[in-house]
Amino acid sequence: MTSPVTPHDTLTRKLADEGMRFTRQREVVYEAVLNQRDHPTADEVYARVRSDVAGISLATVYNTLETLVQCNLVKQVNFERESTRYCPNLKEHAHFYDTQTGRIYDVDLNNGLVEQLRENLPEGFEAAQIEINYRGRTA
Amino acid sequence: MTSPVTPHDTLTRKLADEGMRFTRQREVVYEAVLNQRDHPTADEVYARVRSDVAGISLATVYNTLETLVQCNLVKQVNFERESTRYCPNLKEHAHFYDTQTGRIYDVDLNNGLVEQLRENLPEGFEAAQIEINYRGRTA
DNA sequence: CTAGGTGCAAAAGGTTTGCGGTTAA
DNA sequence: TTAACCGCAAACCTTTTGCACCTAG
Repeated sequence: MTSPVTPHDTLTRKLADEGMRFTRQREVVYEAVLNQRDHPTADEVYARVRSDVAGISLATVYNTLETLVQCNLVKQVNFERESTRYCPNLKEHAHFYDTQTGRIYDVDLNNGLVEQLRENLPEGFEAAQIEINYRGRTA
Repeated sequence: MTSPVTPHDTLTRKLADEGMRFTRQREVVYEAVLNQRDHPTADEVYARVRSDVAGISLATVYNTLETLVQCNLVKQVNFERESTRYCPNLKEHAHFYDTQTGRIYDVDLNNGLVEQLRENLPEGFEAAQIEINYRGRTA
């Protein structure tokens, strides 16, 4: 039987791919985003990991999150000019911002929707990424 | 024959609707966004209007742009955490960010696309706005 | 051993605000 | 006349950076 691929393994491998080292800080920050998939800000991640790594600094959290983005382990999510949030969902998906609570939800995209959006572009425009952000309220 | 509705008229009326005054600063800032529809930042607007209103301040430009947003004369456009840009196109449309030049283009939306995006939402999610941002390059 | 990573504090950018003087209505 | 507005400078908030020390490989 094959053993499951742990976040630890994934992290180590992706870091190595980029010629970067495995550190405790990176492990803990990655898990903070991965375990609670609630799109935390850097500040929120900082609050979560302070108990795990005594003395970790906010700057390190910012730098580490940036590292995880480079390694394609998390993605940045921005709404207006609010603090950047971090999302470990790597599938193509949209975000829904609940204007009542400030919470952000992942929204799967129906078949063909992304293709239709791409076809919507005029001649000569080639989109590498398409970002879809809903804002509204939940029942 | 009816005379055309000038930006001046529109501005005066929309300001009055909100109980706000017409001022030279507001007129000039509005025209700076309206005439060159290139999604300027506050800084860029500031650069444009300094020759029109001697002594206008950057803070006033920021405050004025915020006023125009409240009056529904322009909309804010954000890409990542770059400076907020201002768009006088009030029709529902998407934005294309050219990663080569940093320029932003308005993109009209095909019939039914917005409806499909709205239908894509799960039960209980009610979107007030849907934002579509393309990033890529132009031929 | 040593290139890369971390913590700290300071700096950088973008935007907002408090206040005294000015102005549209 | 007077509430709203403006210019200025200082404050604010998020994020980045320089540097001395530390550590994974």
